Amino acid sequence: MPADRSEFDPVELLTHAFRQAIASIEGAPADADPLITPSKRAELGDFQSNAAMPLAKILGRKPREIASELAEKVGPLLSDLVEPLTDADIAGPGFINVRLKPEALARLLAQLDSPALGLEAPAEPETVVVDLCGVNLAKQMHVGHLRSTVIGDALARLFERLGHTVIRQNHVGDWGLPIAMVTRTLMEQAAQGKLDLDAVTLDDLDRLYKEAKAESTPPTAKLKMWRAWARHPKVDAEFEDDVRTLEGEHEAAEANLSASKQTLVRLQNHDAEVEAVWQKLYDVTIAACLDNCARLKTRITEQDSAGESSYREELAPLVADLIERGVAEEEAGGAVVVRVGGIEEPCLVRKSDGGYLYATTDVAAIRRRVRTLGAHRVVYCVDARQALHFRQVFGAAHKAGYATTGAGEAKLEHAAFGMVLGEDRRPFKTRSGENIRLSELLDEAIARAGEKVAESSPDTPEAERLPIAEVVGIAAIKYADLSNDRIKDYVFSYDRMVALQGNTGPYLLYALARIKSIFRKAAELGIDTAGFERAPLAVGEPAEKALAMQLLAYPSSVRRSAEHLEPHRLCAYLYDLAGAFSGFFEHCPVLKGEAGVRASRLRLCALTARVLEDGLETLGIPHVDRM
RNA sequence: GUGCCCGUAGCUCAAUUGGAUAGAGCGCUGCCCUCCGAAGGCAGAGGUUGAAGGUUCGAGUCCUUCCGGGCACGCCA
Repeated sequence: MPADRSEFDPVELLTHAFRQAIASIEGAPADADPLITPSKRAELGDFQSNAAMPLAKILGRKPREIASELAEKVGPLLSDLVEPLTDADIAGPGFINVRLKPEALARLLAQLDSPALGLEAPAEPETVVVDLCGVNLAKQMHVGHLRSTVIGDALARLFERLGHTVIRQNHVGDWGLPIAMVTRTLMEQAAQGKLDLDAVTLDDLDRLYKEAKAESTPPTAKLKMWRAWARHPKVDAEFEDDVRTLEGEHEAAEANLSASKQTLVRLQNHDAEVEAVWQKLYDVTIAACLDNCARLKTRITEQDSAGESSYREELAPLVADLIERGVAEEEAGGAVVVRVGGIEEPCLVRKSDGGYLYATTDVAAIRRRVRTLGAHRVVYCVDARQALHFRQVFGAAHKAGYATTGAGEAKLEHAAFGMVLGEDRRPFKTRSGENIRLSELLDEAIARAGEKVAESSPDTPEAERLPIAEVVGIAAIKYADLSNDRIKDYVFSYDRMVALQGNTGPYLLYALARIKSIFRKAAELGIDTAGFERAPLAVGEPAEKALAMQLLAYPSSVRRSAEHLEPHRLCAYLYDLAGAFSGFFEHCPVLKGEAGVRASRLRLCALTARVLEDGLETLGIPHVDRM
């Protein structure tokens, strides 16, 4: 057991002692888990070990008898940490309840009160690549990107907080026929003087994208239907014009498509003229994306962009390598697939026309991330509908040996997330079925937060309220996204997310602001707070103890959240911490007590504030001192 | 058709991956501001965890079969 952990974390300390005690039981396996958890019910104890029941099964003995022996053996190992164990502490089938000594609790808390807050950097940091954001050229960001960006950045921050090396990768959709279509349309319109290339906006591009797609989609099915109808002589005459129009559209679409394909070929061949226009598309899109990322207070920067286009030269050699080594097979029609054990559908990496697909690019990305970037772990924060795709791609990469490092196989994980739904439980869109722009979503959240701030702090001048509203709005929208179980769909509601009560971002910010307010008040009243940072801690009141216990759980909460790739666990922790603080605030006056109590409580407040801030920053949620 | 995900209080969500009496918030019923921020706290009502079996000391959690909802299933990304 590393010394740094055992210093303050009661679960670690108890686990260590119980493990030793278990080892001294006749016939017990050396690696048995002591199963230490905090008690759900404070009246039973602070922590419990559930080790006796599984041991009883292995040893063929009665669980309560084992619990009794365990309690007896562990007692001497824990004499300075917990109250003496008696038979009364063995309950139910064989739960062992332990209660921390008050002085031990204070001691552990003092140890937690360090710059690292109990989260020391690991001796050997891992490199973690987090795939996030995933914007597409010429498209406005919308709710789908919100989750990938916010959850992805939170996961990245969780690993950073644990001391690992994190590389964010924005796998920009910047390649392929659709992009070539917009590029072509943009070139045409610029040539016709309809658009100024230097003044083009993402709105223009978004519009062009839709136009280009419509213009290049031949109405084949519709035309077939009309032609079938038109065989009847009477109908023929009547609808002749319509069929002719459709035929014309069809022809035009085919021509557009063919022109786009040529544009793609020119792009692939680094044609300077086409590439310059493509670059324009790229710059405009990425600028808008980074702007949203900045507003969302993420750590995603330009350096993190690694678009599909950056893999273009690697695809042909990659597929050749796969074929050569027998990892992939070429089918009769010329398509190339990788068959992965346990998955029915093969992974297609080359089309019969010789073109490559997004699976090819994703395999190439894994290879680069593991081999060049040195990833021990690659986490994909991508929507759940792509689950099969990633199973295929991960399988193909493993089979090809592209995920193999000197230390073994890199962990490839899909941190899948569910959809954002409207209050009607259907995908969150406008009434007309359009995607809602991410930037508008942020504007609205900030506006609603502004109303709340104005309501509750009417005395604050507007100039001060605006930056507060910005932070509260962003915190609200991010917390709403992060606090739900990632895999599930969730219902988006402005009213609920900016609410100041309940499990919301603003509630956490409020708790923090209240703590800060105590220190402001102390200064205002001229109360001497000098030296409270190292004051002896006294944890006597139940509310104080509840807060202390919650604070001690911080490091394990962060670790668990990262381990499971589930930010909502840390959210729940922080919400409970804010609740524990509110209880403390209500029942334990800080500034009114005598000097000793006051210093101890001030220290508790300061520690709570630091844990709250640290937790919020670990999730990427901005906060304010006053709201 | 096959596969994956989800189903928990009226509503929105948790439940430390198999632990004791399934917890919060909103809404509802009561209290608590001469008191550090009431954006708060305390108490109450509200549940056959979609259904039925199974596994075991113990199941919201695991296995099987259904029911209901969502999504995905090679030449788009």
